Formats: sequence, structure tokens, C-alpha cells
Amino acid sequence: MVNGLAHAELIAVLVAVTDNDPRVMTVNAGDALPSGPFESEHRSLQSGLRVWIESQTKHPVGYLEQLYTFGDRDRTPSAEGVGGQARQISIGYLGLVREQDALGADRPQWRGWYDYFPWEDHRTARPEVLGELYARLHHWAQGDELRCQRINFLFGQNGMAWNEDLVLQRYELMFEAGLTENFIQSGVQGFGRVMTGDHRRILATGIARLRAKIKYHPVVFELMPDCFTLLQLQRTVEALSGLPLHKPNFRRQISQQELIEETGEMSGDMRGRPAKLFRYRNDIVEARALTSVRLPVSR
Amino acid sequence: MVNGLAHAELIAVLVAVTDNDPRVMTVNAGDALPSGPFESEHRSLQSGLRVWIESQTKHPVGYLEQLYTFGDRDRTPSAEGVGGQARQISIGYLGLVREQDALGADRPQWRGWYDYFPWEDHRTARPEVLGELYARLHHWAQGDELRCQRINFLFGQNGMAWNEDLVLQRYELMFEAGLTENFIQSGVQGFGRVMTGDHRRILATGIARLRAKIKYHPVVFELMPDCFTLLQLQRTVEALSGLPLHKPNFRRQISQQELIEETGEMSGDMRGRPAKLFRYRNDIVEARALTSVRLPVSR
DNA sequence: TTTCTTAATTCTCACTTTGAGTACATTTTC
DNA sequence: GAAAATGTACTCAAAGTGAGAATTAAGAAA
Repeated sequence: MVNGLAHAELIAVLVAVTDNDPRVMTVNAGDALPSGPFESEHRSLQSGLRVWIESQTKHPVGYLEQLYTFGDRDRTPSAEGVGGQARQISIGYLGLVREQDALGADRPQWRGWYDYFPWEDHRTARPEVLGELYARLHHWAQGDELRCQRINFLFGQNGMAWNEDLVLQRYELMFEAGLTENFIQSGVQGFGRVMTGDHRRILATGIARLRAKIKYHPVVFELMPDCFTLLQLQRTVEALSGLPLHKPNFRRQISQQELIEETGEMSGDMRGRPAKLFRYRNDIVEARALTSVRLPVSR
Repeated sequence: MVNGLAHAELIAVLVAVTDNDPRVMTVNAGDALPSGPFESEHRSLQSGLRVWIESQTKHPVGYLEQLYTFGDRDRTPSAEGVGGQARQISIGYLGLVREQDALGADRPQWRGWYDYFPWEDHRTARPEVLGELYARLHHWAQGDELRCQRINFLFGQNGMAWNEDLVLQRYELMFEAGLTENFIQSGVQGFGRVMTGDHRRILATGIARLRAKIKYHPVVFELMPDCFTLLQLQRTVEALSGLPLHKPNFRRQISQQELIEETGEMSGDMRGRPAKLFRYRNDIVEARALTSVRLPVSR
């Protein structure tokens, strides 16, 4: 028995926002996330994945961050055959691609991520699925107090506010309740598109990470074109977070962070008053831009 | 050539706070973090590590979280021999152990983490090392504007505030500047204790993660005994963050979150007025307790 | 031209959260 | 009993946030 030997695979959640909708790169007609073996000639995991993605997709990847390493035994039921001894380990990455670089984003590999998680898009209204979802979850809960509290908390019911960050927890609750892949494949509508293995869970991990990250780190700009209006920026953040934002307050928040500057040009193509164009300030020191959560420090 | 085959190793940053000092579990007289091969009989990475840690250390691990997966080629220069083909992949975990369970915390495996990062402890004063550290960093920077900005930002110089979260970035800057392992082993004092390979970097990753996490997730309580006073809690947070906290404001912040409740008992062993004892409320729903960063949501 | 529509941009104001410090209470130690 | 040490409760100004009104600038319709 070879201890510690495993098949290592890299798997990417590649995100772009086009037409105000967040999209994710898929393979097999939307059935899986792109992945490949970790080849040992690469210098590091990160650079290995970058090279591999760029050769596969032709899209330059601006931002790349490790998500999570998945290694549960029962993840991929079909993975038994790979050698008998060695386990499968998948290292997930989150990558961001600029709209302008994602040309061909209409090509079928790019799928709107709300196709997979329809209950996560609260931009215009509470998604309709939530009604049936609540019903089925509560049916599963069978009156168990803790389960009910968890449902209410995660899905913003019963006076609790919807928290957009809890994508993964919501998916995992649904998984526990038997409302994911097998259930959907039995023909139920509205609970999202399925993926192979645990790819949808990895996607949920990526969405959750990105939603949390945009709040304290200026990664949104990795998804924006060089020049953009404040409304375009707002629409992008809305697309990612799945929430409608308050325009004046959004613009106040952005401008006081001093992360962007006017280009001097105006956008002309739209209806209504033309908007100023902005660009991300690239004279910002690396990590400078974090809205830190504060402890009550003394002195 | 076997593609995708790798040696997988689990590596743990196990933290406990005793005597108001954060400590980390080590092996080899403080030279390395505990680690071991990922054995394929485990159900998942997480459970594998938990079993392994608890059998090795006899400490129950309350909280366990994946940190990062390290796989750079040049990480461990000595790891060439392991088989010629397969790469080494290390999956790092952060684990928290309660003070009461870390009895024997005086045993030499538990080391104060500021032994490894003396410049990170700002509880009583700016650490003295910072003077020499600045000097050496600026000497390395050689006037390069970007490098200087980065130094000032990371080390809170030149009007910038010290940010306790940037542990990893600071370590990596020092690494770039050649102020880590080899440098220290050449006999320089005050730049911290070294570890084998990149273990000190993994420790920095763990500290950084924990410092960030305590601000929006109630993980501190995983380090506290069942009953504690508010000052004990404050001292623990101070120990982890390396900052002195404002007592009245800290207690206000804690009490309005309603995460703890009075036990009704009082602490008796200390000098001065006895303090109320509190316990963590275990009727809190799992994730309920997060101080979320807000976007300017509309409606 | 005038008016309507759409969107950009600026301001206001109440309310909440923080930073910082003060005052007072209750115990042990000298 | 006074001093020292700690616990606990307030106060108050400054900063930050949520919600919305008001104003400006363009094209389109009447």
C-alpha cells in the first residue's frame, strides 16, 4: 500500500461578467468545470494552472486564487478505477477574466452562473423557486427546531435578512436535504442545472468566495474593461452579489476609497445623460486597498 | 512519466492560547510543524487529519479549517529523493485547541508563536526589532519607490497604521529581501526562530488566517475554557491579534453581539473586584454569528 | 421649441456605529 | 482604612450608513 500517493487534479472556476451577467467557463456543454491533471513540469500549482488555462481557453487570466482542496472519498463515485490505490485530490482555483478578453463569451462554454443556482439572484425580485424550496426544505426538516432555524437563517426567511455570502452553506443544506443532483435529474424543474461529480459544489465555493471578496478587496476591477462608468461598475457588483444596490450610496462608497480616477472622457453610446468614464488606479500599492474590519484597538 | 501523481502530505498549524500567549504545536524541538502522509483509508482530508492529530497529540481539536495547499517545486529542496517522478503537495490546516485541553502546554512542543515572528507582537509596545528590520528592508529597497511604499504599508511606517492581518505579506516581503531562514541561520539575532523548509511560511499563513477570522466569526471561543471572564476573553483576542484593546469598547462590542451569556457565577481567584463568568451560547445557529461587511443594498 | 424620458450626479438628514475617555463599584493587599 | 487592582456603566463627539429628494444633462417625442 502506497501511503500518501494521490492523483492530483487542478480544477478551475473561471468567471467573467458579460451583459451584466456573471458567467462561468464550462466544458461538456455546461456539464463540468474545466480541469486537468497537475503536470509535474510546472513550477508551482498556480503557474501550472495559469499556463494550462490560457492554452486551453485563449483567455488571459487576470486574477487567480486558490479556492479549496477537495479530497473526500465519496466525491466522485466513478473515480474508483484510476488505480485502485491512489486517491483523487482536486485543487480548486478561482480565476477572473476581463469582459474584453472574454470575447466569444457568447460561445456555449460560458454559462450564466445563475443557471446553476437560480435562487441566488435577488437583483430584481426574490426568485420564484424559493417558495417551493422552502416547502421542500421544511418538509425535510420535519419540525426539527435546529434544522428550521438553519433554513430560516440561510434562506432569509422568518424575519431574517438574506445574506448573499452563504452560497455554499445553502447548497450544502440542500445537498443534505436531498435536493441536488439526483433529485434534479429525476426531472424537477427550477432547482438549477446539474454538473458532474461535485463540480456544482466547487462552483458554489467559488461564487461564495468571490461574493465575500469583493467587499474588502478590489477584485471587481479584474472583471472590468479598462474604462467604465460608475453604473457599469455597479451592475457588475450587482451581478456578482445578486443584490440590487443603492446608486448614490454605491457611488459614495466607491469614490471615497479613491481606487479609481476619471479618464476625462465621457460615455456616449447610452440614452440619458452621458457618464464620466473612470479607470482603476494602477498606482495603488498592492494590498493597500482593503477596507479592514476593525477591532476596538486602544491608543 | 506519471502525470498527476503526487505525494500528498497533511500539515497542521495547531494553536492554543495559554497564559495569554498564543502557542503553536511543533515537532523536532520547535523546528517543524507536525505533518504526515495523507493516508488513503481516511474518509476525507479533514477527518484524516483530525484522527491523526488526536492520536499524535492526545489533544481534542475543536475547530479545524483548511488553510492552503502548497505545491511549489522549490519549496523543499530536500524533497527531490522521494521518488523522482511524483511531486510533493502539502495541504495545510489550521486547528484550534482549548486551553483546558492543552494541558501539558508547558511541554516543549508548544511554542509561543511570537518566537517565530517577534515583530508581530504589538500588545505592549512596538517591538524593538522593527528598527533594524526597517533599516535592512530599506537597504534592500535601494530607493525603489514601489518597494518603499510596500515596506511602509506593510510595516506601518511613515504615517501608515500597523495592520495586524498582513502577517503573511510581511513574511513574504522579508523573504524577498533575503531576511529569512538562511539569513537568520547566519547568526543574526531578533529576526525570529527558523523552521525547516517553508514551515514558517505556513505558520504565517495560519496566523494571518486566524487574525482575520476572529473579526467576523466567533472562533475565539474555540480557544476559551467553558467559563471565562470578559477580561480573559479580551486577553485571548489581544494575544492572537497582537494588539492592545480598549476595555470598555471591547466589552460593548462583545455584549451587543449576544454570543455569550452569564453563568451566574463569579471568578474568585484574582486580585481586585471579582468578575462575572460567561459562557459561549451553544444555542447559536451555526453560522448565525457573523458580523457581515455590508454592500450599499437598496430597498 | 417645449416637454418627456432616461440616466448621472449631488445633497440632505436621521440614525447607527465607533473611538476615546470618565466615573464609579467592589474586591484584595498593605 | 487607604491603596491598588480590577470590573462595570456611562458620556459624547466623530465618522460611517441607509434612504431618499433634488438637480443636471442629454436624446426623443409632441
